[in-house]
Order: sequence, then structure tokens, then C-alpha cells
Amino acid sequence: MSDGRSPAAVRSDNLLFLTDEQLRQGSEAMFFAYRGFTADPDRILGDMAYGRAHHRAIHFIGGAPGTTVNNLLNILGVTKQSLNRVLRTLIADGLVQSKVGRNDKRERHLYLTEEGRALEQKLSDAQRARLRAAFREAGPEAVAGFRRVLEAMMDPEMRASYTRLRGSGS
Amino acid sequence: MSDGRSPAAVRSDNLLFLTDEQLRQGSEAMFFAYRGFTADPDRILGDMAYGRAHHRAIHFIGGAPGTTVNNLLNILGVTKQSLNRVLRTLIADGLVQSKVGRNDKRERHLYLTEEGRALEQKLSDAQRARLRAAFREAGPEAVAGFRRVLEAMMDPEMRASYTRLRGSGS
DNA sequence: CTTGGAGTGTCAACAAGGCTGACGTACCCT
DNA sequence: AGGGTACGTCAGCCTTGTTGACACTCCAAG
Repeated sequence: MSDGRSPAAVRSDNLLFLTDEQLRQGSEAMFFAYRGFTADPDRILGDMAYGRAHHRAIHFIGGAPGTTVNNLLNILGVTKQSLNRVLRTLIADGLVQSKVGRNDKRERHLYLTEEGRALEQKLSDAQRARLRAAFREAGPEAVAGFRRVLEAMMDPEMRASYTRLRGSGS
Repeated sequence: MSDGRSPAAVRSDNLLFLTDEQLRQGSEAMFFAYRGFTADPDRILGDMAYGRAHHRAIHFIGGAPGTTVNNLLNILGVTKQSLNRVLRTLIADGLVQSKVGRNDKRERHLYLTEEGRALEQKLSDAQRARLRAAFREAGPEAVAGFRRVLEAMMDPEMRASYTRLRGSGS
């Protein structure tokens, strides 16, 4: 039920001495940190007609120009209807360009326009500033540990996406 | 270690060699890891009539029995209307009990019922299992670094909430 | 006692962003 | 020619966030 009452529970974790309380603190750290992590871009987007979903799309298109819709779908883990709604507005507003594939004409390859790149820059600058400050404050070894834990926390398929297996244009 | 292409960019961060690419990877690690982090409870809640908001409420009430509505509001960072909608269903369903404060009768102190505690247990067990596995895989030093970075990433007020300043009963 | 303000509950309306289901179109491949 | 793939889209539903407005209870100050 709770921390340290049962010697057996502690013993079962004797390698790392992970009490429930420590794990609880880990959960809450994730919650609060993620809030901080998204706070800056959210504030910027709040002033415009866009939301976090647009940010994600712009981010991953910017990071893998020429990626296909299907590819993005897998990375973001949403339905095509959800993604399409976001993509439609971004394309209509001229932030994203969609090109029919050369090899396979069913596919659409996505690129940021100049305007899209500008917004991506603005958003990621805000987010990177916080991340940079946090990394500096915590120190290099802490950053390495941070990365190791986060990686271990992902679903395996996501770990693959994360490890630079991003799809590229045909 | 550093894949610095632009000497100027590297030099500007010479203390830690933080390239934009490293920060980008940090962002994506947060994104994918948070997805993994919430995946298990979300799956459980999806079968019931509850969502992530209910999980959060139950979690923080369970961790600080007797907390007031206002307290919870500050921790969760949502409007009272949003929280109230969630709380109302939890109270109606008998998972949460709301008691009028002794000293200040305007306040409501929130507690989990037996049933509520059971659900909290079920949800946090799933989440803790993933966290535990990740912590084990990454090792103790990595966990310490993980905590340090997350803490540095929070907003200052949230850091206060996180550091066990949770409100308690009247 | 009156009054102001804090803490809370609640109604109404709305928006973002998830979801499912269904359908159409264009295309690739066998 | 037909089946499966990639994509777009319409329609509808849900959760969860938002504002704004209003009422009630109660504490504390005047």
C-alpha cells in the first residue's frame, strides 16, 4: 500500500532500493516537468489559432522534411483524421507544403515552407531555452542519465522512431 | 561526443557542448517518454468512463489526503470548473469523499474512499511497473540525473509543490 | 450587524483535439 | 481486373480544457 512498511517489498527491489515513494516522486517529477516543458510553446501558440497538435506536426516535419503522412501518423500516434485536421489548416495557412510522391503517387511528402520554418524556429527556440537552462543547471552526467531513463521509459516502437529512424523523402 | 558542425554554435555553449541537435533529441525524448509514461494508465482508464484528468485527481488526493480543492487546483493547474467536473463524477461514483473543513467550513477536504484507493492502486501499479523497469535498466546514477534534470525543467512554483509541500488536513 | 471577500459549487457555452465509422479516390502490384 | 495501400474527408461523439456569470456559505474587519 505504501512505503517501507513491508520489508519484503523493499527486499524485492534491493538492487536499487526503489520504494513506492521514490517511484511516486518520479511520476510527479514527470508530470510537473512535462508541464514546464510544454508551457512556453503553448503560451506562444495560445495567441495564434494553433495548439499543441500543430506544434508537434511542425516539429516532426521540420526534423524530417519529406516525411509522408503515414510516417507522421506512426510517430505521433494519432488517427489520420486527427492529423489531417491539423495538417489541413497548416497547409491552408501556407506553413506546410504537401507534394505528391515521385515513386509512389499515393504518398504525400510534407515540407515546411519558409513561413513554417519561421514558426518552428520560434517555438523550438522557446522550448530549447528552457531545456538548455535545465541541462546546464543539472550538469552533463545528469543529462546523460536523464536521456537513459527516458529512453528506457518509451514503448519499444517509439524508441525506434526516437533513434533517428525518421522516414525521409523518396 | 559533440557532433558540432557550427563552431560558433558549439562555442556559445562551450560549458556543456549543447548543440541544437542535442536539444532537439532531448525534446523528442520527453515527448516519447511521456507517451510511454501515460500509456498504461490511459489503457486502463479507457475501459472505464474515466480519463487522464480523473487519474491525476485520484493520484494527488491519494498522495495528500485531506487536501483542499483550492490546493488541488494549484497543483493541477486547471480551472475550478474543469476540476469540479472531474471531482463531481468521482464523488458521485463513491471514489472520493469530500468533507467540510473543521477550522474553515468553506473548505472541502478530499479523501479517497476504499474504492478510490483501489483504483489509485491499480493505476499507479501499472505506471510504477514501467517506471521501475526504466529505473532498473538505466541504473541509479542515471535516475539521479533524471531527477535533477526534471526538477530543473519545472516552473519554480511547481518545483515547490513537487518538493513535498503538499497541503494536508485542517 | 453589516459588508467584503474567500472558498466553493454550478450552469451555460464553446474550442481543441482525441476517437470511430464510413466512403471515395487514386494508385501500386499481382 | 481486382485487392490492398495511402490519403482525404464527412459526420458524430467524448474528454478536457477555457470564460463568464451567479449563488451560497462562511470568516473577519469595521
